[in-house]
Amino acid sequence: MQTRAKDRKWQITQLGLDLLQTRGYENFSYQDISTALGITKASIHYHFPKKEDLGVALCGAIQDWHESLFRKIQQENTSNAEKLNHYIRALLEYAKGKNKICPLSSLQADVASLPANMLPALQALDRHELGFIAQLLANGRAQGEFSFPGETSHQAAIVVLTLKGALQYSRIHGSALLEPTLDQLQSLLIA
Amino acid sequence: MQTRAKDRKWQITQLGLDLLQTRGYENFSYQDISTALGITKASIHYHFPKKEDLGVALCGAIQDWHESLFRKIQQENTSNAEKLNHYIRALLEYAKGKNKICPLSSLQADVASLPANMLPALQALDRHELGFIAQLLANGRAQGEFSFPGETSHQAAIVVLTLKGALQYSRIHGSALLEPTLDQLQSLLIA
DNA sequence: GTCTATACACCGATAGAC
DNA sequence: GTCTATCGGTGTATAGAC
Repeated sequence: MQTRAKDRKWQITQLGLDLLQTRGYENFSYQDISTALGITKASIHYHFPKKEDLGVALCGAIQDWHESLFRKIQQENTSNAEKLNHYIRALLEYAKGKNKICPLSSLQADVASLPANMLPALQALDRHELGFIAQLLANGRAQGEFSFPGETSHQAAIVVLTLKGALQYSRIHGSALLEPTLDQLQSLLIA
Repeated sequence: MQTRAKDRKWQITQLGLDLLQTRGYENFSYQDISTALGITKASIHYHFPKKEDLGVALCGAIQDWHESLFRKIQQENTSNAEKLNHYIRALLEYAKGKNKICPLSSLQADVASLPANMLPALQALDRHELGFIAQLLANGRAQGEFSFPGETSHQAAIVVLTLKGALQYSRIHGSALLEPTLDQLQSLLIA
């Protein structure tokens, strides 16, 4: 059984996610991973022959995280406002530690140098996330819980983009503006 | 007189700005600039001995752009809503052409690998921009033109972060969501 | 100012022993 | 699965001729 291989692959993926969120895809190297794990670059290439392969695996890990989180949120018996807050807290938790941002924001920033394989995956992840939040807002508005003008997809864009932007902004300027801005963001949805 | 040197330096700076907005600071090289200008890498090093020097110059160019734009907006005899729209249009214009984003967003994404000299400049630019928008919103609200809850600085953060995020998002998914999201953003400010 | 030539570090990637 | 060794390419940067 290849549980050990799976563990190693998992280790590399987790470390890759961390580096993606801190340095960006083009700015971390196999060397970074190998020294952190105490093995050589060649060993990393055994598990992920090309960096592109690791990149695709990172997209898959993000997708797994999305699916797990979204399923959990949908199943819980709470208001849509609480569901939205759950999503926000989960993303903040995912970027916890120091100087991490949303992995999708990171990939977006490097899109010009990204391997071609990764673009469709990135697009699908973005759409999936935005669609989920739009559905949350639509449900909340239909039940009189939320009140905002315009289409839900545009309001969802404001929520998601502000959240991820605030995370990125906090990395430069500290977290003083993070929580109050997110509170403000949610207060804009209340009737 | 060194007008020719100044022109060359200006050319390099403009090209550097373009590359910053498309590829990011760590993902463009002196080679990119030299081939585009038809000179050698060594010539670029004559004008900007270290890439860090070019990076600082890029921050200065962004600052010049900010100061010029903000002065122009403040001097015009228009409503605060029109002033805000002027700022939004100016940033969209600055990222016009293909696959460009706000240069500050780009620098933020690369902050982990950025030369130490550039960080204070980046912080000052961010604060200057956010402060300007916050002042616009404060004036508009004092005059009954805008209506929104909470502090102006937090609302300004929502405006700026959504705008820049939408620009980045458009590069991946096309511009279909850009204009309606910005419309929605401004409609949230109306009483 | 711009050139040729080069130094040095790091990158992704591969071959082959163990 | 991990290692040593190495390759080719590219990055920033410098020396010195013109």
